Amino acid sequence: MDTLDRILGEWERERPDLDVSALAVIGRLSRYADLVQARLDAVFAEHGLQSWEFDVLSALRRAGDPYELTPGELDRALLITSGTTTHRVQRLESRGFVTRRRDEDDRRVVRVRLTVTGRAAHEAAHAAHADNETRILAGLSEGERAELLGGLKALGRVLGDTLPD
Amino acid sequence: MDTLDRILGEWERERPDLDVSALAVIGRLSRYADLVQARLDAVFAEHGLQSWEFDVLSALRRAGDPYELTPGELDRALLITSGTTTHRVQRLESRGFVTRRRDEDDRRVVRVRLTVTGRAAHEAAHAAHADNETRILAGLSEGERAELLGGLKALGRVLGDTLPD
DNA sequence: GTCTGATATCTTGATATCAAGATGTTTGGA
DNA sequence: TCCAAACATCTTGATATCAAGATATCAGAC
Repeated sequence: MDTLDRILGEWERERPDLDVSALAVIGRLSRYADLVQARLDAVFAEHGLQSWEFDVLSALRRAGDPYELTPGELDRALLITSGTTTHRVQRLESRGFVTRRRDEDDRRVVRVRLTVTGRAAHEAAHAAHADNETRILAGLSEGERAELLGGLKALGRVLGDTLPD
Repeated sequence: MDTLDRILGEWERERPDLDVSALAVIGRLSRYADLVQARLDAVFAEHGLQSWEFDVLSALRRAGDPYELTPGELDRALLITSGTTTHRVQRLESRGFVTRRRDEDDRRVVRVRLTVTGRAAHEAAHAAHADNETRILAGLSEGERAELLGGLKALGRVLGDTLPD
């Protein structure tokens, strides 16, 4: 018996005609994503970072040397709008974690680059974050974890999350 | 090949020492929760509702006749803070979807009740929403869907989402 | 009966986000 | 060459959210 079982039971009582089987899946998906996020946030906070700050630093770190992306690339990598990217980059710039400069060849473009300080901040948080993720899933059996991963991959497919190649 | 596969590949290139297997699960969980939410939002928008408005109306509808909850009960049902509840209820009250009144026996308590208008708005959106959820999952095979549900239930267990009884 | 602590709700101030549009730059065709 | 359309980024205004604290009410100990 969990939160969704209770909710499904309430619908069963109120609207026995409804098919709530999809809600059983989607309701859990969004609820557990929230609960997991709260656990991740707690570790980021211990390292003085917001979750969104870590996300931007991670995207730059993953890009590889010279740890540089454009705002547009950040928009697409992080699924956020351009205004949000502007705001995020400004905040990280004010903390000394990234630098911004115009591209010389195409002056519409900006290059956002991780600083040494930013890379260090990411590095410290990243280790704790990876541990945290591992710990969250540690209570799953091998089979349960494979089940969850397989189910999520299938969901990604139906949501259209596939890349060329 | 999907978005997470690409991200995992980037980490493999940059930090081959890291164990990214937990990220493969948790990254997909949060990404797909976001993608699903965007699809749900689109249908709510067709019915002139924000996702959070639908959530409040649903909680009240599920409560059963007389479709009434206190702000504190809404906090807990929706995993939001009390300030957010105040704001949500004000907005729904201004749209005529709920009424607020003091409890006579315990004057600290407020009773938020779904109006006939609010119930109708919920009803219309709910039918489309349920269809939408069913449609999103329609691309999954029977087995994939069972896999996803089983994996999510196990995750809920390790996240502590269990109720008494 | 009267405090004191607990409880329920609301207020305040800060901030992350988005949609829509403004600004500046490049590109391709006439 | 010049202009229009495409493009990249930033700005503006609105709003949903939270944390922390304020306010009002109740319950229990004495």
